[in-house]
Amino acid sequence: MPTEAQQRVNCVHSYGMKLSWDINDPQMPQEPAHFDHFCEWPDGYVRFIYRSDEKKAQRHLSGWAMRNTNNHNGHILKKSCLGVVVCARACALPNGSRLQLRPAICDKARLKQQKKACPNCHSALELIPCRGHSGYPVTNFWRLDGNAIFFQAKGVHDHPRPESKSETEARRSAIKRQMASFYQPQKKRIREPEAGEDQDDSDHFNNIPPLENLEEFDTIADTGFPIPGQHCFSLPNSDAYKAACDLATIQGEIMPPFQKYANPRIYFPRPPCSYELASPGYTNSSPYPTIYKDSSNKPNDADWVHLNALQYNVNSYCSFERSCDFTSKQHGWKSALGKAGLGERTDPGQFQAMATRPYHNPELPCRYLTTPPPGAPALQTVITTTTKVSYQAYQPSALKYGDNVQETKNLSGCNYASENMPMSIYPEALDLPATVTRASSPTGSLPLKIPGDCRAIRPTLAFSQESAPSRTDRAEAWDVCISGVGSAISYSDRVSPFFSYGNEDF
DNA sequence: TTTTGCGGGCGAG
DNA sequence: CTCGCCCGCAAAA
Repeated sequence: MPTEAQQRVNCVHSYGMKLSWDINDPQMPQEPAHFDHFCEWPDGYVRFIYRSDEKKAQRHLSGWAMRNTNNHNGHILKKSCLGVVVCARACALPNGSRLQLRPAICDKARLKQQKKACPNCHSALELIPCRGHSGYPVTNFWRLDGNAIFFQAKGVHDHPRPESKSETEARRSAIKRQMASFYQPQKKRIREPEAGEDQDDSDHFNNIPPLENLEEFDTIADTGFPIPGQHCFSLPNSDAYKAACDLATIQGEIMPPFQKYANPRIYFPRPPCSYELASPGYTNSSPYPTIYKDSSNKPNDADWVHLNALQYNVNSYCSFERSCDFTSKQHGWKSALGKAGLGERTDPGQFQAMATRPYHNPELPCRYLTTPPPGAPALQTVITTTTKVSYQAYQPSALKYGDNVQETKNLSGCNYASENMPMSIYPEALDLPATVTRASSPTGSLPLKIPGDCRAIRPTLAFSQESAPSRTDRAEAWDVCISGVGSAISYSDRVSPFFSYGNEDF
């Protein structure tokens, strides 16, 4: 049985979900006895109750790029998700991951941001809008009432996580330091004192080579990635991530770089089956899925790139695990992640579905291992309580809100499953569009703990009541932290250069 | 310069 | 009426 601390870290406990309330209720629960720990990555239809003195809650922070939305209600602050900025060509970074920038909140800054080129391949950047709430951006609501700050999220992010705000800030400050030292060669490099011996790789930004001009710096500073050819990311993956890991730890307030894994920067194209079959209305214009669709039998160059990247990711994941030594750093993570709080989603009226998360051999390409058989049920919102989890290197999930077909998000990041932590999906009875199915996505998995996630997965309709335990039982047995990854994506309405990718220079 | 929050206003449903 | 979203303003970072 997990300790409270574990629950906190794993984000599996939500007092907010234990109470029945809605952000719009005239009267909120008065003087709640318990509060949730701040959750940086709320996902799904979740509710939390924070102490009114919780700084992050006061600032209405979120790992997701949320912008203020006018809801004409002075008592309730509403924010909607901006999605994530990615490379239009979905190029693989040297470390195998993909660019997932945090969209600038300010419209003007965002437009400016989008005009910039991918720091890795110089192709255009693309903003993937969030449409996780019935086709609209996921919305978060904040309400201060008495000694509590009520938080309610609506929708399931259908895109990868962007870089967290703190991560972005940390990176920028690191780059500034780097630049400062670069332009003042007479001065000794400024290093993070606390970095210690790990410094060499922990601050890989220090490896940023001299820039030709400020423009480049600008690009790097904004995107966080050096231009191609530079050795910054030539470090072994483990080192690169360790660096990020250490940096995160040092920063003490940002999520561990897990999200880089948990939140696949590499999209795994949809498996040949599932949603397409399940969703007649699906317009396969998504670049990612397309590649696989067209090359399901014979990997093309792009495929291999993906596969290689996957392997890379998986391997680095392993390396990462080793290098970061989760166990020994547990406390560090905890302190850094103390805010994470996932709740028990025992909201009445909600039903939970479980999705089986197949265990995938990390050594093999997920795609070929996880592709569900053609006859596989499109809906797999079932999660076994003993699922080994999985880090999903690729996020095959795709969400197609338009036709009510949704793919199950990758639950992997939460791997606590391997720790005997049950996983649960909390569907939101309310607000649930006529969702019919949630196709499961194949995932590459690795047993690994990835703390700090707060995810609730919306169920799908296809889930049969019979197959689900009583609500109460579900709540007790399946409470879990669903984390990580996941994102289902629908690129159906976006045109991407990815199509022409297959025969290109990959 | 960007973030954040506020609120007027508009259109769609 | 609600909701999404555009816009500008202003304070703060």
